[in-house]
Amino acid sequence: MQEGCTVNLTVKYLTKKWTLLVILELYKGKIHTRRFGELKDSLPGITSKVLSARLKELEDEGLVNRRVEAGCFPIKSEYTLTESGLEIVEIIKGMKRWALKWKIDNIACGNQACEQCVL
Amino acid sequence: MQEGCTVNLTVKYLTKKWTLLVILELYKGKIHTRRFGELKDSLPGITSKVLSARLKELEDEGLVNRRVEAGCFPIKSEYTLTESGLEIVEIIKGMKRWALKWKIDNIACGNQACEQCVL
DNA sequence: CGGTATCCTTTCGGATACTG
DNA sequence: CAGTATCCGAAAGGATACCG
Repeated sequence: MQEGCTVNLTVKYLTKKWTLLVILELYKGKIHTRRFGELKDSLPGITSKVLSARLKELEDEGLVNRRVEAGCFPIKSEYTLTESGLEIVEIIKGMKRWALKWKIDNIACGNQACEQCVL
Repeated sequence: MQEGCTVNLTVKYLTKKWTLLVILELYKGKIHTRRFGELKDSLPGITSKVLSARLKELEDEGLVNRRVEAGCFPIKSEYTLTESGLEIVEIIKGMKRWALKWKIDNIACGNQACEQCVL
């Protein structure tokens, strides 16, 4: 595997700060689509700038769909995971399983089961 | 999932530059252990500083074993993947499968099969 | 041989303010 | 409401030199 290889490129955008959280937030809402402000509120501490950047990256990579409600004010936009986005959640779940098997510390979540994670 | 959660912490060190490459380099050599200089040569472009830092992180996280040959000069050190290190390769393989399914670009590798990757 | 130490550049992300 | 623009500090990583 070389630096520019597929896996590496994937990891590159997938592992920026907040990206995983954004994906999981969208995953939680897979029945109903999610709005920008809704996402922002669900991710305490994230700034508009970063959320916007992460969503754009994910959209560019085909993991996220963005739909803007036409001709209404204020603007409404909706985000959903694409098929590939949904599939990558399975990989994140794999990481979670690995982490629970090999790591005992799970401080911030407060519990090993980590129910809040939907994982 | 919150910022300090297990998965997030895992991702955090796993996704630093070079980390994946280092793990896979060790994976390749799973029959014979690997020396520092050997790893450095196998990863063109990496500096001693970064390789050293990555190996230490992985050792701290329990993915890598470091063994120093006692009382010889020049020093000889050997690195191997631990059990958890070997298991995480399976997750990397999952990412690879995902990437090959959803991404068509595989420029640096030159081929979709990506044999050099051992994945 | 297997690293550290130092410096320096680049990148990232936080804070804040602004806009169609 | 859904972002964009600007500025700034922190951190990561590359280059180079050095050491036991």
